[in-house]
Amino acid sequence: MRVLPRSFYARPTVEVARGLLGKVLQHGDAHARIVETEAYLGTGDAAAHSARGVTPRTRVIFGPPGHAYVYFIYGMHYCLNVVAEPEGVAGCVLVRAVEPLNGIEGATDGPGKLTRTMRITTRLNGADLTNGPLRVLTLNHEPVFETWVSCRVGIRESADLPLRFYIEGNRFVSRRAHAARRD
DNA sequence: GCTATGATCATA
DNA sequence: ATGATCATAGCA
Repeated sequence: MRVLPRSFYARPTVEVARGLLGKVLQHGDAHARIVETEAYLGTGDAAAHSARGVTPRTRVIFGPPGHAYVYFIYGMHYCLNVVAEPEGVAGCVLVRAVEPLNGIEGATDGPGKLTRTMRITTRLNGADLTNGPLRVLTLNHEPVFETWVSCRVGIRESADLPLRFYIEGNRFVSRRAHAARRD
């Protein structure tokens, strides 16, 4: 198992969202396979936090790729995102569900659940995923799986764009979506 | 400073 | 359907 290089992240957001499926998220002892992601584009995506430019909160989305963007929502939950695109260009991938591999006790089938179970909070906002406490690793032998696409969950703007990716048939995917198809 | 709002989840 | 619960943005 080795750390994903920065070059993996310095690509179009949708490619990173697809590519993250099957990779391993590691925080301390906790290891889990990423099984569901959503792409949030920098430009022309009204649903993205970065849509209205740089603010103290969205700063990291415009920063160098391969870093974590963690925010707090609904007064209760943290959401983990992975920054994509070259530095200066906005774009990030929301990690919506992971499959436990090691050192995990608790639910991981949803963005708020996986951050709680893996103890990810805003303390990790801006953390370097290639060299830090939170990392994304790649298996030497990645399992074979089928990628499916559907619409992003829980947003109003641009709700019909095919920007949600998941491993078909994986039981940790957070919910079945309509209009889903093979990618 | 004040306030509306939300990339969620569990419960009913 | 609703509530838990608070950081952020937008505006004054």
